[in-house]
Amino acid sequence: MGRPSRAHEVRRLILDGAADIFSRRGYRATSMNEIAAAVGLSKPTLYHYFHNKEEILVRLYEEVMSDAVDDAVEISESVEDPREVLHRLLVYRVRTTCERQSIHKVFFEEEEELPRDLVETVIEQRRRYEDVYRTQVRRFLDDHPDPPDIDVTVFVNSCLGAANWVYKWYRPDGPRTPEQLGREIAFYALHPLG
Amino acid sequence: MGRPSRAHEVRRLILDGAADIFSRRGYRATSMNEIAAAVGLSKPTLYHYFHNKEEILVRLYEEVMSDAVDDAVEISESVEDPREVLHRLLVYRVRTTCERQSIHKVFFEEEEELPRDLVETVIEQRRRYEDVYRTQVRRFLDDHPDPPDIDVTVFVNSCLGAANWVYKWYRPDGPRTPEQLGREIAFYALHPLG
DNA sequence: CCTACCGATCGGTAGG
DNA sequence: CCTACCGATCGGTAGG
Repeated sequence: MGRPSRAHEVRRLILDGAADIFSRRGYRATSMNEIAAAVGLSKPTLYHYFHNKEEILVRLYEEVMSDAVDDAVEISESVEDPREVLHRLLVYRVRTTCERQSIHKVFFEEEEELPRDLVETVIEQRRRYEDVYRTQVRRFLDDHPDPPDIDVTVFVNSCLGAANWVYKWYRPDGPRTPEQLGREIAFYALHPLG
Repeated sequence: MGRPSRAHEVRRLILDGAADIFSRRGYRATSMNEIAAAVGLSKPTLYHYFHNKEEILVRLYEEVMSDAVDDAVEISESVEDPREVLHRLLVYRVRTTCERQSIHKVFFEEEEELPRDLVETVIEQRRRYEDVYRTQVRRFLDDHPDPPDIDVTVFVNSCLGAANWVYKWYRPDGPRTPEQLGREIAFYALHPLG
């Protein structure tokens, strides 16, 4: 059942190759021929694995979304202290974004290329993802005897900006590992909580 | 000399219209006909004011870059206290990004569509802009008797991520003005400085 | 899995 | 001669 079939492997290869080229040249500027060449297939063969170009983009988005939401829910359920949950969420956010930088660049920059119905799914999943953060921030503030004066939504957006922004400046050959970077950014971002 | 000629006004109109459509549909997916229709001109007329589609994008980038660098330098030279400089820089960063959200979305997401030589200019100007921040953070740390343990580059990237990210979530009909949002985000981002 | 090819659309330019 | 503009159409390329 879970055994990766040959077809599944090829699809994986195409998705990774497409994410790489999309991230460097943009979805619209990338031709199906380029993707085919990059993964060593012919253009018609691509159409054996995906109905069209858009479906490739849709699969990339679905992957990023389900991974993010699943992991966020899991982390928030495995730790008690809300501040610790937020810290782990941000470290994980930075680490995943660095480790899969190409697909995240596509995810953050190609939303207008998606079909209407998936745009709504993306918005919905993003809301669910951010709700995990907001819930933890509220828990933290409620537990706190002298809570800092912060607006939950703005604060969460601020934290996520600091974390997600690594997709633009992280360099794998830099001095820090994604994990180190995650801890550092989470440390800065959560400072207003005291 | 500084008097806006008719031609200058039309160019301004085209740039604003193009920024708006580029931000909603993407540069590559936008046709010259769409831009023309949006500003009430014919497509050939567009070519009277700009050599080609790419030049429109280039002008948008040049505008964002020169505004940002000029303002950053001005702010950093008009205030003494480095922490206050950083605060003002971030408030201004958020405010400008919110007030001109479309052009900033284009600026942050269409870099791969630029001609090679301008990409290098963008990288260079970005370095100059971030250098203003890094210089102030270093000044702050040097002046400080008991400086917090922060890495200058990662901290600045974290601050800029928190600020720039508003281009994705700011809504003009929301409860906060760009100025208020800027102060709030700057307040959060600079917390690690104590 | 390839060669061949279509229907559609694009950026850019001609004449006036 | 220049600036400003339009209706029509070009060569080239994209997804499929």
